[in-house]
Parts: sequence; C-alpha cells; structure tokens
Amino acid sequence: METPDLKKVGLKATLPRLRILQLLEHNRQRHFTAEEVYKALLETGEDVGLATVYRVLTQFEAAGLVVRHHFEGGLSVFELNEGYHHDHLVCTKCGKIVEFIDEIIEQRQLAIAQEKGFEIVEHCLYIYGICLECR
Amino acid sequence: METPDLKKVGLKATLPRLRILQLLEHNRQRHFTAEEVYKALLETGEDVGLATVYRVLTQFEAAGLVVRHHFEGGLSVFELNEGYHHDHLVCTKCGKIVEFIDEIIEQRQLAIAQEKGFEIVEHCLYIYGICLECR
DNA sequence: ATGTATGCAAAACATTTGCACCTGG
DNA sequence: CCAGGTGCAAATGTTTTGCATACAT
Repeated sequence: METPDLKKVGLKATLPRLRILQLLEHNRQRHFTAEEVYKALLETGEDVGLATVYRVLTQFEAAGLVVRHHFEGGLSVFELNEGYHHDHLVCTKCGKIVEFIDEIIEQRQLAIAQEKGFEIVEHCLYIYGICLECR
Repeated sequence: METPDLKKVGLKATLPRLRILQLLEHNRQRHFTAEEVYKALLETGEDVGLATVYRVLTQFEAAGLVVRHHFEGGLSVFELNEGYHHDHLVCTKCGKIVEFIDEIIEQRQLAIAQEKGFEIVEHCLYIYGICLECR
C-alpha cells in the first residue's frame, strides 16, 4: 500500500522512506516532530540519519503526502495528509492535539479572503488551550 | 507616552526598550522579525545588539505589549499589541499582511473549544494566499 | 550500471545565555 | 550607588547541506 503511494509521487521506494511513511500511517500518534520520527525509527532498530528524516519529510510535504505545521515554540510538526483539511486544538500543558473542522469557519475564511482580494493557498487555525485532563 | 507604558509593566525605561517601542508604534509596517527590528535600529544609528532585541521583544511579549506570531518558515514575527485580537492574511509572494477579525469565526472557535473540553488560552488563524497585486 | 538516496559531519540559521561593563532611578 | 540592563561572543537547538558511499531500478 505504501510503495504505490511513493511511486505515484515520483519517489523511489527506499527503506527510510517506507519506514517513515509506515510510522506516520500506522500509529495512534498522528503528529510528529522530525526528532520524534528519528527516535521512533531508531527504537525499532532502523539505522537512519536525522538529516534523512528531514529530507524525506520535506519531500513528502512537497509531494503532498504530509502537512507541516509550525506550532508555538517554532517547532515543526508533521502529520500524514489524509486528504481532508482540518484545524487543531493544542493543549499547552500536555501537548495533546485534537483535530476539528468547522464548515462555518471555512466558509467565513473564503469570504474574507475574497473580500480582501486574496486567492487562498492554504490556511491554518491553531487554538491553544488547556484540555479537560490538565485542569 | 511610551515611558509610562514601560513603567506600567515594571520595566525600566532604557534606551533600547524605548527605541524598539517607538519603532513598533510609529511605523507604517506593523509586523517585524527580530532581525528587522535590529537592522532598523542600526540604520537610525542606534547601537543595539541583536540579543537585546530578542530580550526586549520577549519581555514585551511577557508584559503583553507585543504579540509574537510563528509564521510559515518558522520565523517569529512581532507586532504591537493594540489590545484587540485579530487574525492575519499573509501574501505568500510579497509578504503583505492584512489583518482582519470575524466575529462569526471567533464565536465558532469558542463553541468548538468548549465542545472539546478546552479552555482557550489563545488562538491564531493564518490564511496564506496571493494578494491582488501579485496575481 | 548509474543516477539517486543515504549517513555522517559540518554549516547555516534563529534564538538564548554567560559575563564583564554600563546606566537609569 | 547598585540592581538591573546591555553588548558581545559563545552556546543552543533545529534544520540544511556537502560529500563519499550504498542502493533501487
């Protein structure tokens, strides 16, 4: 299943790429920093370099396979692009991330961009807060 | 006008702080990276260090005088906190920034956070697009 | 085979920090 | 005067890049 995805976007099906894609696809955790991906692979005995993780994630982003987020603190977080856009609620205490999508907000964004003469390329909405468990 | 602001938040009215505040207050440009603030001050003949710019901006942020944004590319951008929250449209070609506020979006955010059990600390919405002039 | 991908180490950035010196109140 | 602020240089943390080697097709 993963290999065709890679070929489809013009990337050779190399081991590091397959491993990274697998990790992103088959994991309860959906959001990873490059460092987290790197450590997770090392733990499973894969011998990959951090530089390769960055290179692969960047290629995946360019290919539309993953989405890169810039959360507070300047850290990049990557997640698999499941094809549907969504926004994020981030707990500032435990780091928990909840995804959501709101059609009303989406529509308002389109209307605002149009009103201001912008052609939307992308948009992201981050709500930072404290989740139930952390209060 | 600026001095009282600084005193009010418990910061000594030192030259670098005054200069940085002035720059943020009296300028057509409203959004600056630390580097831009630094260069702007050097150009006006001020002898400040980049480290001080970062320190002062961070203090201003803690004091609520400025807001720090994490735009795409991982760059931090600072703007004066005029007291009212607003969101941003950013042109991915020329970097132009347009501010906006939409009550419907604000309300939806509150509703979503409540629904998911989050107590909102802050939130930011960035719409990246291409502005009229760049098309 | 052969062009591309990788790992490693070094470079490039953005940001922070340690420390001796300076300055505002 | 003296606590706090500053400039400089060095440290940090993240991401990128150069290059010789290894791999997929």
